[in-house]
Amino acid sequence: MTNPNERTDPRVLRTRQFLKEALIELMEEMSIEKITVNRLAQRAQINRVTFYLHYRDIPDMLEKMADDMAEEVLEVVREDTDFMEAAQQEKWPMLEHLLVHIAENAKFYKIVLTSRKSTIFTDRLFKLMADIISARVESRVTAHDASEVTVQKDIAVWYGSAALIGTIIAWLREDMPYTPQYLAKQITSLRAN
Amino acid sequence: MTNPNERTDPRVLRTRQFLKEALIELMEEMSIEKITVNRLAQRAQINRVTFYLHYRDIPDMLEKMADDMAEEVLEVVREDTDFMEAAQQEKWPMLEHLLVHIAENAKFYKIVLTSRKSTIFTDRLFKLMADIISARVESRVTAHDASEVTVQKDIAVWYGSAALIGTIIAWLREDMPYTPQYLAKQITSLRAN
DNA sequence: GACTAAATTTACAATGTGTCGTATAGTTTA
DNA sequence: TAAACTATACGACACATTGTAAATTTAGTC
Repeated sequence: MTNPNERTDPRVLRTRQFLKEALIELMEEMSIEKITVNRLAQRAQINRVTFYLHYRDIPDMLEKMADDMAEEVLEVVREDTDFMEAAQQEKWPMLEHLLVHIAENAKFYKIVLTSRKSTIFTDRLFKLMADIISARVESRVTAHDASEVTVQKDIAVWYGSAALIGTIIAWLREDMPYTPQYLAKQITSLRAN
Repeated sequence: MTNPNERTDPRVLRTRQFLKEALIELMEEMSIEKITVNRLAQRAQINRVTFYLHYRDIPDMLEKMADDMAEEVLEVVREDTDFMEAAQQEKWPMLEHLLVHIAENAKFYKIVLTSRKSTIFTDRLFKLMADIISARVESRVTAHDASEVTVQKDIAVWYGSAALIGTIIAWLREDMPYTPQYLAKQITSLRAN
């Protein structure tokens, strides 16, 4: 998993692959709290006990899968990151590459990123804010004068990351009504800070 | 719960209050998947069977609690929303009121909004983006020319809501290192769209 | 083909779930 | 105040899930 030098036994890889596919399938069919090791092993066509040879429990397995995902995304993004440091470009191709990557693996990302668990509270607040901001955008006619306020860096990072991730999640929830290219352009123009 | 006219029996209110407090306590102590009806009833000092007289299961109870939360937030925000429609103010006092309200109930909001369940994947991506955006902010020296792009309304709403909620969550995670007033000002200056 | 590691099989105790009656205590209404 | 109503407690039940521990079979490696 983390060390590709070891663990090359095809049986191990096969079993873990089966488990991952089964988990994704089940996450598509039911909310995570309903997924048991029983069901998972059944779906993966492996013995229940075998599961425990690989993962402590289901949360542990999710964590490992998240690690894998993070690694993959990093690879997609890394090249651009290097570029970024060299040239101070303003088009930020990384974003587009990221969105393309997500679109290519849309089935996976939609399931893992929009799976309802206890995102209930966050979701509720999110919807509330969406309504309010929507209304605000409607009634926005006046111009915004440049109020010179120094923005705390960490706040800007919070704001920017949440906006980016949240936009991607909403985009996936709606089954990607825009192309990655178009969305990237839109997001870039919103990041006007 | 939803209809305050009925369900005035003090026993009902007491029991539900106990259950809610117990659930919050347990959420503080362990991740949600470890919380069982058993433990919950034990902590709430009620019989396990009584739980089922009020909620179908724990996810159901969480949903009801989220409803209550949403209602409360709406009350805090509603006055400002009405104001907003009347006057086209640009200071958006709603945001500050919301943050104050959250700060006043910080214990509750921190627990329910930052509770780790299967937000694992989202969290991972969030962190990744935070790193990247952070690096980008660092190397941002050049000025951003006003590229005239029409922004899709729904995308702007996604972006704005996610940014707002995400910022609040990050703020709670860090135990509110800024005052609601300061954070409101910062967020407002970031919402430059 | 022999050695090694993974997977299966069976079994077990512990815990959790959801749903029964029935008894008891608290609340509301006449 | 008494009667009618309702929520809660209690014990019990069948059933599912969990995590672990053998012993055995299967598959991969050298």
